[in-house]
Amino acid sequence: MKEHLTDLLFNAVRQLTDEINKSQIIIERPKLIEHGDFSTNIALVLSKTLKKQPRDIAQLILDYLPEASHFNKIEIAGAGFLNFFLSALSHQTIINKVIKEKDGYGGSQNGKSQKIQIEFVSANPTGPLHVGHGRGAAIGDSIARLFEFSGWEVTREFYYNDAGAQIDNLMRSVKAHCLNIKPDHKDFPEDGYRGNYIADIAKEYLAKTSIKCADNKIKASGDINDEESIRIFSIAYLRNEQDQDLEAFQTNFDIYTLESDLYKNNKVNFVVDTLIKEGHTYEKDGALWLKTTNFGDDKDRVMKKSDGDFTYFVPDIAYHLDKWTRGFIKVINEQGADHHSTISRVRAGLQGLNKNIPKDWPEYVLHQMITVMKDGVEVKISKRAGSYVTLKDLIDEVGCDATRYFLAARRADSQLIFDIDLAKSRNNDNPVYYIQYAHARVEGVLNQWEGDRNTLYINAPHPFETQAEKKLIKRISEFPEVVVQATNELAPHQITNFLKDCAADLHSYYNDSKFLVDDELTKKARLALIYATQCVIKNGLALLGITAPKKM
RNA sequence: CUGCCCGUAGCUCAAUCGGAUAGAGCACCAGCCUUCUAAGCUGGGGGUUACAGGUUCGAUUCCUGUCGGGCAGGCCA
Repeated sequence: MKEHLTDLLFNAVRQLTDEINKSQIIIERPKLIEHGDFSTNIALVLSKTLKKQPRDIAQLILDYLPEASHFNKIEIAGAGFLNFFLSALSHQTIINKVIKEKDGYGGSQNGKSQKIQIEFVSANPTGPLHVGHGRGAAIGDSIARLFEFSGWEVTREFYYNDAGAQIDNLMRSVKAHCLNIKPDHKDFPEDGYRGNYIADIAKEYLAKTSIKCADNKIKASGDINDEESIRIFSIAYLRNEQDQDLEAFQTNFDIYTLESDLYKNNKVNFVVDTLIKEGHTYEKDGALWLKTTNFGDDKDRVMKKSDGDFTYFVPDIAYHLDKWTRGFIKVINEQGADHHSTISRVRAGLQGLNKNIPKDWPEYVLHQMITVMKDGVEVKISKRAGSYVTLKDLIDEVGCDATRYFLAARRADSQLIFDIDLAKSRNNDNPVYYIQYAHARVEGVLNQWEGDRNTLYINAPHPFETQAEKKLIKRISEFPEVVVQATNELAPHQITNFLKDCAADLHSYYNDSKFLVDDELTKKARLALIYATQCVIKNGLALLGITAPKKM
């Protein structure tokens, strides 16, 4: 429809000037239904080159536009906008299309089955998942669902930093507990983790418990002096716990990659050797440096410390080379904003490998920090201090649907205040119920009708007259465009906004009209409209990983 | 000090490559259930879009500066 309108306008405008290309024709969706289903500002844009009043240009374009059955009215409004109003035939086409495509409505094959990899959460196995990881999970998984819906072949991936200094801290913290040294004791590791969960791990370790981790089963030796065993058990314990939390959050991963494997498989060494060979490194102060300044960084970075260990971003480069080698033309990393300094280093390292990797690959979505409020005061999130808002707590108290909704409902790049009391409330304050309620309400009506939903096509143009009907039809017709934009901008919050608006339109219509009326044609037309709306809401909720209940 | 993100109604947030009267929810006020789910609807009050300039037919959006908040800037991760 939009493309068709663009063509019509392009042909009309070409009668006025040659200095125009198709990309300049912009079709918008007006916010107000009074401004029609589509509008264009092309007359305003052309006013300078044509040296005419915008409204006069709009009239000329209007004169050159052919008769079209899609619209029953085209008008000039405001400063020179052209507004298009859909005809009954178009309304019929839209509603029937939704009902025909059902679960597929809004999706596309734009991705052409190309491979995309989305890495998200990627929490260190040093503690339970907290609300920040939840934000990453909600946003990352929704982005994955958006790309799937748009015809991409998506791989969801979780990267475990199971090597390095923070794992030593974990091991020493657990060991301290095994030796009955508590966090307030002077001998407790200074950089140790102080949460209660550390005591739990120690207890299980001493009890020689077995833990399921990925495909393996890890049995604790219970030997206090076996640091390797403590380390392996602690990681397995926390990974297992994280896996359970993610499952409860309706978030599943296709692949888990371990940092330790990158070392084992010599992928880290390969990257280091290549960078040396390509001449992007130098030695200074007993350390090996990477010339990241060659690629836009403001200073060079240490790759290999004087004690022989690599710095954290080196395995990161190896990991991303691995992603590239696996054939992902598009890679998106969803992380907390505190990781933003790694972007330039990873990209610089990849450039230095001389593998023709694009400069802006991989892409990043960084979400800002979350402030958690409870009873009107801020809850500090600190792993080491032990004060902790876990994702599991939220899911238990608020439910998966509401948690996912709240964490995905806002632009990633703005700081977010998560009000536990609000999210917990199972009443009208909670927008997720508002949307789900719209879905359930339609289900109620369709059940009372008792007809066969597969016969709910509109067979002849039906005059939808009321504002509520026109708004609703316009709304559901916009859904595919919203999906495209949310996908392109990696912005699932646009889906939550859309759903809120769509639910509001449905509720208005519900109060405005009766559906189960005597006149057969009117009844079927109205039922078809709300059924189509229900499909849209269901598809939208699915993109967010939220259930669409039939009864509430 | 330097870089990145943010600043919109009392609160939490939107706003379609720059568009029409800056929109929702919560809170507040007034109405709507013997008829399909009132977890709903209708109406009302509430704004110098942090501030000051600039670009243009038009700026919440782009540019410059100031102020305020967050995050980074370790041979920490």
